[in-house]
Amino acid sequence: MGQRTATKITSLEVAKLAGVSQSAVSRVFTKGASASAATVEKVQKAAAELGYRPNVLARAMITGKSRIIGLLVAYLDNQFYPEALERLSNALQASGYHILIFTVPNSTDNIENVVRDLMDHQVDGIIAASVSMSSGLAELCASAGIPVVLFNRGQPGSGLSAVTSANVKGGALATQALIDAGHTRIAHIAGWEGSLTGRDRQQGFEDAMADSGLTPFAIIDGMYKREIAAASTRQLMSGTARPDAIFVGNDHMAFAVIDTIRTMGFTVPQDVSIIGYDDVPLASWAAYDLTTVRQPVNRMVEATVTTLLAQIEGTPADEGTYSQTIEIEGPLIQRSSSRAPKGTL
Amino acid sequence: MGQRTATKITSLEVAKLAGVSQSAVSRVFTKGASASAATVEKVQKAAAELGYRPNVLARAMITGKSRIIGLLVAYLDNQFYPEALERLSNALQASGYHILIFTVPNSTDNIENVVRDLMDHQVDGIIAASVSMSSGLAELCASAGIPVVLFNRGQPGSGLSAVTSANVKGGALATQALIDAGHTRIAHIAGWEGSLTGRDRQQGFEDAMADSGLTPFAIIDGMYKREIAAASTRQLMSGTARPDAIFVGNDHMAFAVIDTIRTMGFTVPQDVSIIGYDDVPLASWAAYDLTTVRQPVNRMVEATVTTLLAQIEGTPADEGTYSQTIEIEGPLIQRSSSRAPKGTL
DNA sequence: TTGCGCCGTGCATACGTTTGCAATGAAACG
DNA sequence: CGTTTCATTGCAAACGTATGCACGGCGCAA
Repeated sequence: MGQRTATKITSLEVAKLAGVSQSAVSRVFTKGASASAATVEKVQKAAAELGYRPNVLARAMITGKSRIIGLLVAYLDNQFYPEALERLSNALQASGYHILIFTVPNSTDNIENVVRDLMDHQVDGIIAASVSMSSGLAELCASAGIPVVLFNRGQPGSGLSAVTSANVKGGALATQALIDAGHTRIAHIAGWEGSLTGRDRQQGFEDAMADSGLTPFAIIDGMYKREIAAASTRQLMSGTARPDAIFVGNDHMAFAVIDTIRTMGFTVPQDVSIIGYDDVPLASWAAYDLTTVRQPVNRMVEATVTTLLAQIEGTPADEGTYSQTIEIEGPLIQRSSSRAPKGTL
Repeated sequence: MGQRTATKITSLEVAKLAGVSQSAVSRVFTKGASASAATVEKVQKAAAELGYRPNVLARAMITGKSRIIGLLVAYLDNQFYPEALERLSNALQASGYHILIFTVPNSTDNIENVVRDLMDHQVDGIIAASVSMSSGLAELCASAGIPVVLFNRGQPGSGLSAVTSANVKGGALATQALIDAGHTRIAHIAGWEGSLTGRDRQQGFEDAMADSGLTPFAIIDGMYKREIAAASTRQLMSGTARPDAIFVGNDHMAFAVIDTIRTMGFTVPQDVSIIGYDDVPLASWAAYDLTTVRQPVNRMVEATVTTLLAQIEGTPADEGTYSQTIEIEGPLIQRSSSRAPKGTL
């Protein structure tokens, strides 16, 4: 049952107990306001006695700043996102912000409802992870003055800030590693064609192949989905002419590819070399030990938070400088799912 | 740059345009209030024209209900939690609630700060996942009238609601399966001793062993951590007397156990049978194909949301009925990481 | 001593909504 | 036609805080 003292403590009651005005109490709890040492002490004593804490909602309404960041996220089954989420949350908490989660059901059109929902909550900013925003939505946020940062998903002429890894370069890095290992029949199970991330990695793949005078064995859209990647793999490995290496658009699919290949009786990397993209924790586990291009989550998170908070707290004058795409380079992590480059043998 | 129309639209402006009072506008947007068809139409037309949407913060302040649920979560690297998070978010969104995420840094004492932070945000309820709350904190929430539901973590005399799987039974189920397969030297790498979840599963293990007249080969606290589980495995498998089966406290650790065993040159399940607990998606992937006790996430989420919303929206009279522990049974999923029971051979 | 500037404080208002209350009018009933 | 009932609506008071403004007091320089 507990005690019946469910009465909310307001600044007014603290003021009464401390013998000062309500404004004085407010000033004591408002960073940057002026109050004499004597007042501060009296108020803090009274507040402690009553267990008073300022109501964030009321503060948000008056200041117009909720200190809440809306996070739009579609899938959490790709291990990359939980990790990013955890770090984003920690980083934002350290700056006094918090994350309001909005999971986006599959359909693309009702994302608009979700964004409207976000705006209803007066969020100070939006992070969209693995989610594309229509230009209409981008404008909607812009006209409402809500900064948006795309995480791990670029969007060319949207005017939105974006933080990604250097996907073209990364794709080339992975592909070059396969070429250097002596592979010639190299296939690519790409990320979703509808995402810039996927297209860029594919671009890197094609560039690297062309540079070495090789033609892709095959390019298949894996849609960033396990099942599709698995099906694509079965198809690739069923014919008489098989690839001797596959660059996969992300780790999440790469695990499915390896599972499928092994189930079919082939061996990695003896029969096929596999390289992924992301370097999620699971990639380093012995069962897969996946060669992959690392996306430096911590630096991506850092860049995301920095650019977002700059837009939120910065002056409107800086407005023009924000809509930029930040690309962060990551190294290739050579593990045992792919043959080592020839030189190192 | 966009347009300079960053002016917030309030219900007052809609009222002016529609030629009605501000209250009328509010009533149109407040479910359960009365307004004539004519008014509704006028207001909706005006609102659409101006792009008006009610300010959730202001509504929250006046009603005292923020429709926000605080989610306390420690680790997201155990795949069980992202999955639960995603489903919790979806379920709550369907009921018009949203999740404000609070990640808890490692130390146990500063969880108090996080909970205070939560309460400052006027959350309507709290879900604590894989986090224990001191009795002081439980009282704090109770006296503030904020319902708390522990997810996947029970806490005996705390007076808090909790949703878990039937851990004792599940632990026995897993152990019995190993016994039925003919194993006799069965070890247990337990979940964290400080968690009821871990202790219950261990209890089930001990019960089942005793019932068959077997003595545990070893019981080690794995703390729900990969590294500790791996180290424990190395220790177990290094001596001359080795276990022929290990029941591991959760899947997350079980993967580390399997990785370690294989790295040491042993084979699963020929040399050692492994059974985990949770049935996270990864457990069904070919690389591990882990026998495990399923925790029915969807039903656990459903129960969590139901009991939480009942406490939030229910009458204070029902108060007494809430602090209960809901245990949900899950089946053993037999896969290839453990020898099949003898009868089925 | 007088004037000036500044810090600290209280008063009152504003933020954008919900909601009790009373007034209005129409509808229903005898 | 009179009376009651009821739905609809406007007025105004909240919710709990931040903050502009004015005022009092004090220190300091002239």
